[in-house]
Amino acid sequence: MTDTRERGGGGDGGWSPALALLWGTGRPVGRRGPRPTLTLDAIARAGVAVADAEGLAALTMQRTAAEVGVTKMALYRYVPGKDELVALMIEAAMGEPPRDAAPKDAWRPRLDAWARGLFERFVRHSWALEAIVGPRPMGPHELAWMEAAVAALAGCGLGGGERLDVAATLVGHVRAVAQQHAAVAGGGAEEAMAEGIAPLLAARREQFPALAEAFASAAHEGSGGDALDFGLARILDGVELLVNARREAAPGE
Amino acid sequence: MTDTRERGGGGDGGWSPALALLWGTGRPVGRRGPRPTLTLDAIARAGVAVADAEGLAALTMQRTAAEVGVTKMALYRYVPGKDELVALMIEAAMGEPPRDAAPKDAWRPRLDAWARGLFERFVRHSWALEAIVGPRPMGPHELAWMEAAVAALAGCGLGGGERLDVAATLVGHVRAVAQQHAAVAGGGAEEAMAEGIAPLLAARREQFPALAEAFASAAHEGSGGDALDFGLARILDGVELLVNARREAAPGE
DNA sequence: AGTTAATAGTGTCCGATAGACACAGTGTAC
DNA sequence: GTACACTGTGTCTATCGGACACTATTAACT
Repeated sequence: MTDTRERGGGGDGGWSPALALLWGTGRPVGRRGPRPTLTLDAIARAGVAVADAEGLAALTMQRTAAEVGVTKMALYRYVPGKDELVALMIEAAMGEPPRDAAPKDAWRPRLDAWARGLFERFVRHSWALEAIVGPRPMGPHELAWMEAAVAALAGCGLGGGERLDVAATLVGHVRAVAQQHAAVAGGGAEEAMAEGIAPLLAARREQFPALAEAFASAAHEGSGGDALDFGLARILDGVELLVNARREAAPGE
Repeated sequence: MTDTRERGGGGDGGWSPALALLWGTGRPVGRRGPRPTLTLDAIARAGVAVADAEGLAALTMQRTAAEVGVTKMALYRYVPGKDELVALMIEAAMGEPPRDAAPKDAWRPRLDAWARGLFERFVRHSWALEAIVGPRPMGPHELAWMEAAVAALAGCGLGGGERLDVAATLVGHVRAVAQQHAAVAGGGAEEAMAEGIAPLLAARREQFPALAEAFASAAHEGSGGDALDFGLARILDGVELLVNARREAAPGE
C-alpha cells in the first residue's frame, strides 16, 4: 500500500476510485446480484475501531474483515485497496465539524473553538495523524472542516488566499501539537520533549546549553498551560494584527 | 516494523538500542572478529539516497543492503531493525543546523532563517515527513535544531517553557507546509489545496460557499506569497507581541 | 606460534501482509 | 423461467521484516 502506483486517472475523468468512494459517487442503485451485507460506513467504522484500539499498525484487511464478520477478500468488493479504506476511515474519524455555536461571533473565538474541536478529534484518533501524511484525496468531511475555518474569517478583511493560509496554518499547528500529545500519552510540548530527552540533556548540557537552560527554567516555572494554547494564542494574535492592518487600510469596506 | 513492541528498556538503564545508535554509544573498540565493511553513516546515507529517489515505500532492507553492496541480513549486524535504520536516516537527512549567521542578531530574523533552513531540509527529504510521525527517539541533530531555535530566543524575556513552545510551534508550521508542498510538487497552500479539490469545489459550491469564495478570490488576487511565509509571519508577529509584553512587564531585566 | 572465541557476512527459512483470480451461491431483469 | 450481474469465499503468489545456523575472519590469550 501507499505505493506510488498509478491509481485511476483513466477514463473516469481524472477521478481516482478513492475520490469516488469518498464523495459517494457510488455504483448505480439498480443492481442485480445478492444484496451486499456490508456498507462502506460500517467498514470504515470497523477500521476506525481497530485503529483506535490497537493503532494503525494493527489495521490489516484481515483484522478489519473479521471485525465486520466477513473474509478479507470480501472487503475488496467495497474498497479497491487498503489506501482507500484508510481514506474512508479518516473521513469517518474526522466527522462533521461541530456546528458553529455562534455564527455571528467574532472570528477569533470561532477559530479558537474550531481548532480545539479539531485537536480533540486528532487526540481521539491519533492514528489519523500517521494516516494523513503524504498526498491523498480529500474527503467531504475534511473539506467541511476547512470550510468552517474559512467561513469564520468571512468579512474580516482578509483576502481569499490569506483566509486559506490561516486555516492551513491552524491545521498545521493542531496536528503538530496532537502529534506531540500522542508521543507521550497526555502532555504538552515540554513534557513531550522532556520525557525522551531529559536524561540525554542532563548528560550533555554543555552541548545544548540553551535547551538545558530552557528546560531547567521551565521546570521551576511550573508549566504554564499547554502547547496547544500557546501556539494558538500566538497564531491568532498574529492573524489579529493582520486583520487590524487590513481594516485600517480599508476602513469603509 | 513500527509495531508497538517493547524495545530495549531492559538492563541498559532504559536506553533503547535506537538511542544508543543515534547517540553513538556504540560498541567498544577492542573487537575481535573481522573488520566491518560498513559504517552506520554509510548505511544511513544509502537509505537516504533510496528514500530521496524513490520514496519511503521503496525503502526496504533489501534495497538498502544492495545499495551498499551487502546482503539484507548483513545490515542487521549494524541496526537492530528497520525502525532504527529510519531513525538514523532522519538524523542524516536533518544534518547539523546551519551555523547561526549572526548570533548577535535579533531573535526574529534568526528564527525566520532557522525556519526556512528547516523547511529546505524537509522539502529535500520529503520522506522524512512520513518517518517522523509517531513516538520515536530523538537524535543529536534533531536536538541541535531545537537548541538553535531556543538559543535564538535567549534573553528576550520569554520563559523557558515559552521558548520551547515557540520552537515547537515553528517546527509544526514548517512541517505542515512542507507536507502540503510535498503533496503537489511545488506549490503553496492554495495551490496544494486547489490541485485536488478545485474540481470538487466547482461542482459543490453551494455546500462549501466560503471555501469557494476564498478560492475564487485568491485566484484573481494573484497568489500573494506562499504558505510558509504567511504562517511564519503570523506566528512571529504573535511571538513578538508576547516578547514586547514581557519586556514591558520587566523593563529592567 | 598456536589456540580460542567473538564477530562479520551469507543463505535459508518463516510468518504476516496486500492483493489476484477463479468459483459457487444469490437475486433481479428480461 | 432463465440468463446474468453481483456477492462472498478459498486458494495462491509476491514481498517484506526478521530469526537462525553456518562459514570465514581476526584479535586476544597461552
